[in-house]
Amino acid sequence: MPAQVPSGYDPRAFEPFAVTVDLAVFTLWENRLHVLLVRRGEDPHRGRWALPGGFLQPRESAGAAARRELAEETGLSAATAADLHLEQLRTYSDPDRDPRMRVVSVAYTALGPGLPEPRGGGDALDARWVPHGAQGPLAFDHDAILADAHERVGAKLEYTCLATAFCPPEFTLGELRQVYEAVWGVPLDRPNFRRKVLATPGFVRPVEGPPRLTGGRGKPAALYRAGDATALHPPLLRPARPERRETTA
Amino acid sequence: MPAQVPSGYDPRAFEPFAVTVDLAVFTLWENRLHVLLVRRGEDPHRGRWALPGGFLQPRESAGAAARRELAEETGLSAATAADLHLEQLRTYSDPDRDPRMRVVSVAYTALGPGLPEPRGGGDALDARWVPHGAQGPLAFDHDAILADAHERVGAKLEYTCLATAFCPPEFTLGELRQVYEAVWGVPLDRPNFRRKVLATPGFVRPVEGPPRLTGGRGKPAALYRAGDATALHPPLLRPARPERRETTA
DNA sequence: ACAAAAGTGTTGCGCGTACACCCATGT
DNA sequence: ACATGGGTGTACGCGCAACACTTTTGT
Repeated sequence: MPAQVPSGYDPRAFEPFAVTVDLAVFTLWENRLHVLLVRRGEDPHRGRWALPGGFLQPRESAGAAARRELAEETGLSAATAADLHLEQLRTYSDPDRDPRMRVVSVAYTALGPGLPEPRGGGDALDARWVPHGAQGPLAFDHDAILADAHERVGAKLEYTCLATAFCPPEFTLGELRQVYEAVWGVPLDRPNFRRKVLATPGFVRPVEGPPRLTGGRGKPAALYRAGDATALHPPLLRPARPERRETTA
Repeated sequence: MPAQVPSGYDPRAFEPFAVTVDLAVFTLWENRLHVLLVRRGEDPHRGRWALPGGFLQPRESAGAAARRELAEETGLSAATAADLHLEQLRTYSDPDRDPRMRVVSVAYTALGPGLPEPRGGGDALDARWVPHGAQGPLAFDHDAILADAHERVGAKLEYTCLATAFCPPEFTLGELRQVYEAVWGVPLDRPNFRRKVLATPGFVRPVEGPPRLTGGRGKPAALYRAGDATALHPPLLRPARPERRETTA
């Protein structure tokens, strides 16, 4: 710790810390949750799949770095990248998480509607949407980061309006429901979901105009836009798993 | 960003980043929420109150640094500091948050039962428990960190068993309820709170033995210990306030 | 006697769940 | 005609807010 240093910081504090951002980018594609991965072109873990990310620039906040890397390393258009919902997840700082040097990484979670196929950019060999759960072991501690990100997204769907971030500007309630079903991995009751969403003020806002077909079949659905609310009161809890039993007999 | 570098990282990535931890330590004292603050002995902000914290050592994770600083800079005994519940909050990385150099800070939240008065240690002139809300403007961006920490703790009380971290090993349900009341700033209905807690499996575990007096008055209360559960299903929602704001930055 | 805090009982309403049912469109 | 998805209606039951009430201690 910095002890009796009259002015300035302890020089030992200036060990070569590198600061990076890592991104867990989720999207929905054909009703399945996908995550954006890049194939590393450099050692360590050359050829392994990893989360996109990179170093902070000298006068750049971690959030700004995350948005820049999102555009650069994935080849998504600047407009597409700017529309993504970006949120800090947590920071990973284990001394041995990078075998070569000390790297502290601030992880971010990004969400977006059905997105175009990315191209590898920067030092990545390739970039691809991979169905969540189908990815092999990732480089560094990225498996843990991805798991944390998925858990966080699932939890935030319960008590925030985050789900609209997965949807295009105009969407149907069926599409919104599929966000929940894809992330949580459970089917939801359609009528109840509809009522719950519409009963939450500011969650969605109806769009004037004709309905739209969704899956090519069925009755055309009314369109909605994201509202201005940010929190859900009361929350939309995921269905209780069968394992837990309550003793209220 | 690191572009075509055949091996090793881009040298520009090694800008002098310093990595620190900052701590928002809460406790309950006379039924009021208090925060641990230190008075800075060094510039910048010499003499101003601030959150305790310090630099990461070369081979130390942020969590380890947080626990070390907690003991060192506050003068709390090692045993006391080890008992505190410690949890990562988020990372603050604005390039201008420290006027002299680039400092990225990983903030932590710590909770503990009624704690002894701390002594200033390290480079702090003084260390003190300050009633939450009564602190003046803090150094750096610590006002924002403290506000985020308080919001996070309040939210986590709703859906986790975090409240027991504010209590000594053995506590009464009245003491547990005062945790909620102090953090949320609202009174709760005693009978309903009791039923809710006891109906949640694993939240608390009764202790064999005689009851204990709490405030010196009233009927002695049964004692409980923290259970092994970590999450609350269903959550214990705070009473509907007129309105609440969310800060997503 | 009174105050203060623990603990028990009871009632009513709201919301969530689980359905049944009709509507509109494509094949 | 049938499948598919959107949208409406409804009934049951749990959870919880809201009290009223008893018990046990200190002053």
